[in-house]
Amino acid sequence: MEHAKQLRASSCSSDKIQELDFHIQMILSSYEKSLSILQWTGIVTTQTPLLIAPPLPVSTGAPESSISVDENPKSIDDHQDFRYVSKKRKQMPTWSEQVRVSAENGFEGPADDGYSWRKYGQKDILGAKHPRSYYRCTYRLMQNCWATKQVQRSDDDPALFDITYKGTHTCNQNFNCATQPKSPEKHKFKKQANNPRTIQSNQMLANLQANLRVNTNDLDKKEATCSFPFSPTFSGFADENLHFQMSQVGDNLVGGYSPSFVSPTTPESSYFSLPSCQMNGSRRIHNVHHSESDLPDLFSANTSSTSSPIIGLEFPLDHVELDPNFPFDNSEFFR
DNA sequence: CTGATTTGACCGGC
DNA sequence: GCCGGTCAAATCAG
Repeated sequence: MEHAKQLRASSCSSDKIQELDFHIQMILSSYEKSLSILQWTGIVTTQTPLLIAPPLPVSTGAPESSISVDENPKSIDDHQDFRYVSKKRKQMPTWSEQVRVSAENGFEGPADDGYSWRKYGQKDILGAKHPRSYYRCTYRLMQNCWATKQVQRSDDDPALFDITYKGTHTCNQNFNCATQPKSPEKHKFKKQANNPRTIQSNQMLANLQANLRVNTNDLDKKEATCSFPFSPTFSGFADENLHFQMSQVGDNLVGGYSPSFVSPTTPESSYFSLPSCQMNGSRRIHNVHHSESDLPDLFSANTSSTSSPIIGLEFPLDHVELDPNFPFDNSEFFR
């Protein structure tokens, strides 16, 4: 709408052609994203996934359960039937991490992973010394984000926490951040603003904004190139208070999968996912599994917008404010 | 007063 | 019937 308004306000002088073209492209891109969201909320496509990788957090507002491919897809109304949602949640992508916390820091639990969680239950687990805590996204109701996690202290090592994530965040953690109080969990551990990973992610975005330029100097000689500031190694992601280990899951490196990898405050930034990146200093992630039917639809949906002209780099990116919601949803962009 | 946590009850899968 | 996961009323905290 914003771009449409600007388009309407723009004059049609020849020097405005580029600006008009830019707004038109943005509008078209918005249409495509809207169509993608509609697909995710009930209409299933059967396109082949481009990547074997975790689902990318997106701000669709659609519950995770609707993303998964179902043999008999239900209508959107099914979200109102919680029991059915609960069933389908079994199909949510699930992965777990082991987080070690240094006792000298006085932390009573695993560090902030950048997301806002709300505890909704605790349960004594048979055979486990410590109870398991259940968390769901703070923005479940506001943004219909169905990500959950379970935290359980290890029996053998009290400083070790097993964290199981179910579902990916569809929320924008920046949403209403000015008025949204932080959860006590954050108060216990570390303010999100001071989270090194958050800072680094923001720096990465800043770097990207600073360095992501289209080299058009010798456009006639070669294809436009795009300088990319990311180092393939994200050792800086490890919180100094935490000792993370990285493992490989199956045949696929899972860098870019963990929510600790993506910008905590900007889930969309995972759109910059690097299919082959490595994380030397991140958490141990294991048991990555999700319903096999989840990914095809997800990626087909996500890549359905790859034809968006917005990535055509036909306009100067310098003029684009690269905020976390910038629709950089092109997995092929960084190939 | 508002939002988060606690905790017993409830539900569904096995 | 057991057990894990979730709900929701009561309680806590800022």
